Amino acid sequence: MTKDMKVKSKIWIEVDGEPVFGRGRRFLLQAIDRYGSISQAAKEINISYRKAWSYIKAMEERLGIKLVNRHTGGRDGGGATLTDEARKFLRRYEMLEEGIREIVDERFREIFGEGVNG
Amino acid sequence: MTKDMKVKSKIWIEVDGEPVFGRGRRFLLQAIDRYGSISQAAKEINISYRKAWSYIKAMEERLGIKLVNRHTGGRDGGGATLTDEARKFLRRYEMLEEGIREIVDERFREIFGEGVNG
DNA sequence: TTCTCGTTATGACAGGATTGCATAACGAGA
DNA sequence: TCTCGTTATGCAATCCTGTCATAACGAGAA
Repeated sequence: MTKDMKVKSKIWIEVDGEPVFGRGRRFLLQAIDRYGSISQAAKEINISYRKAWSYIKAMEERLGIKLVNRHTGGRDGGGATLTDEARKFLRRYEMLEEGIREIVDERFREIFGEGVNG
Repeated sequence: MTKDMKVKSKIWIEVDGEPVFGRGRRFLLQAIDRYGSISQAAKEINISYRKAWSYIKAMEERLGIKLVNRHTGGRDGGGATLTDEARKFLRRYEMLEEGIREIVDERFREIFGEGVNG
């Protein structure tokens, strides 16, 4: 019998054994860049503001670099933008991720292509 | 400043969107093969018997194949051995995993080799 | 000056998932 | 019949994760 098997892959970056950056955080930073707001970005990628905030805090602490410039108050309530360091980091991470999934998928098809019992 | 960053990668197999097999379960099956006992295997890889048992149950249910032959009782209390299907599956998974990590590590070194700010 | 508004910033709590403890069942050999 | 180490499983406790509520903020409008 052949089940509907799929291979999944994931890469992330750790500092001192603690996860610091992965696909989710990448989406978050990208969304902040687009919207200029943590709150809007969180809504966009379907996580709570609380969680987005925790992510950013942890990333900045562990990487030791400032990723997001925030300001509160003002007519529009405030906002947030990416620092240059964040953009640079993001670009590199995108390069790292690129292609990995394709490699994994291809390998999986080669080996498990015919199902569990093939 | 250069932090001690590491890239981590993980691959696993899903059936119907539920995780079925990954590195931990691979270690478990390999240990069962070595020791002829779920209990010993669990001890070896530092998980509780309870957890090992849950893993096996879930794997068998989701993959739809029997992975472990168990027998209870007897002078030595019982034991467990891998089925041929389990060995075959294991071999394939090892092939799948092999090399992936190297590819990821190499890519990481190329891109982040000089540290966060490099 | 005072008020408004949407955002950032956190603490507190709830619900779910995970882990681990306790205990039963088992059966070959002494 | 008794022992022993293993498989098997319910259940309680613990740990995470996500959610809710609420404060602080400050530029511009009134």
